[in-house]
Amino acid sequence: MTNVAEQLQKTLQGKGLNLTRPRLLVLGAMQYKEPQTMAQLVTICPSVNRASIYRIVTLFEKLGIIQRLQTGWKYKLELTNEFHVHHHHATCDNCGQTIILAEDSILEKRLSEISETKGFKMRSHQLELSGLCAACSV
Amino acid sequence: MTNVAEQLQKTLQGKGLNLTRPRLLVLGAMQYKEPQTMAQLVTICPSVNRASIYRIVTLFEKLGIIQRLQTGWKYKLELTNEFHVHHHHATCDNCGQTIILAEDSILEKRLSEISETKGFKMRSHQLELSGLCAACSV
DNA sequence: TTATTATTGCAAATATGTCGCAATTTGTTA
DNA sequence: TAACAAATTGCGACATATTTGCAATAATAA
Repeated sequence: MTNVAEQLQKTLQGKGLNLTRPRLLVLGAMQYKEPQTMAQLVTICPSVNRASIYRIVTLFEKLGIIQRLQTGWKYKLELTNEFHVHHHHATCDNCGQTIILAEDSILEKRLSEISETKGFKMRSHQLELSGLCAACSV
Repeated sequence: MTNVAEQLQKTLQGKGLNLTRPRLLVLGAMQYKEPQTMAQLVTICPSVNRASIYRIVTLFEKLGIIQRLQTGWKYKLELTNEFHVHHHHATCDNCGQTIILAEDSILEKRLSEISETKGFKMRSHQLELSGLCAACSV
């Protein structure tokens, strides 16, 4: 059993959950360098049912084993800088509400510094926080 | 015609595209404070067909009028910190290269502070920079 | 107004995500 | 190892989201 698999087992056992073959397969599929889409996971794990993959992904997310990244389907839309004012967002994992965070000079300054150390000329950026809003974190 | 509508018309004309009623309506729906979901747009613009809204949104995105935002329930999946290393990305607009940016304590600290002022319990965040890499910015 | 072209509406197809329940697997106990 | 209880999965049906072809409509220019 690989290192990561052992880590998974510990995490599962801590919650009284079992280390099963489908869960191992999905974990294995996550080891590729690139983040995977649902469709890719389904393809990579043909022996695991689609519904099960969704359930496993949901579980892994709750256990903090994986996280979702922006690149496609469920999304919100807003006008870009030219048509609007630049700011950031904090979205509640529970109720889905999006809180607007005003541009922050300390943050922007730090971003510039980090970019410069890499010789990167930043032209724009997108920052998204996720967690629980005031109402949902009670 | 409002200021923003005129701006839209200019953008469209530049590409030989027309300023139509559905496009104006979708633009209007985007003027609300909160970012909108597809479902919300469809509700706000009942006279515009669902398929057309999708097409208009796709067009607006290409024209740089609107942008998609991550909101917690999304797309690609990757292992979290414990099973992987947390980092950010800087992508070069010119050559497409992605630079990995290590986690930065100053940045993380500031994010926590900003969240707290809003009563938001941050659990994770995602940061994407775009601009020019060292090689391309010469 | 008319012709030409761009856009849209409609309806059907495809893709994505969820749910209940029976079948299977896992862990436990003997 | 056998047998049981609980956890987990597969299956199929359902619900929702997104895309596509094509005919109908609206916009532009003459």
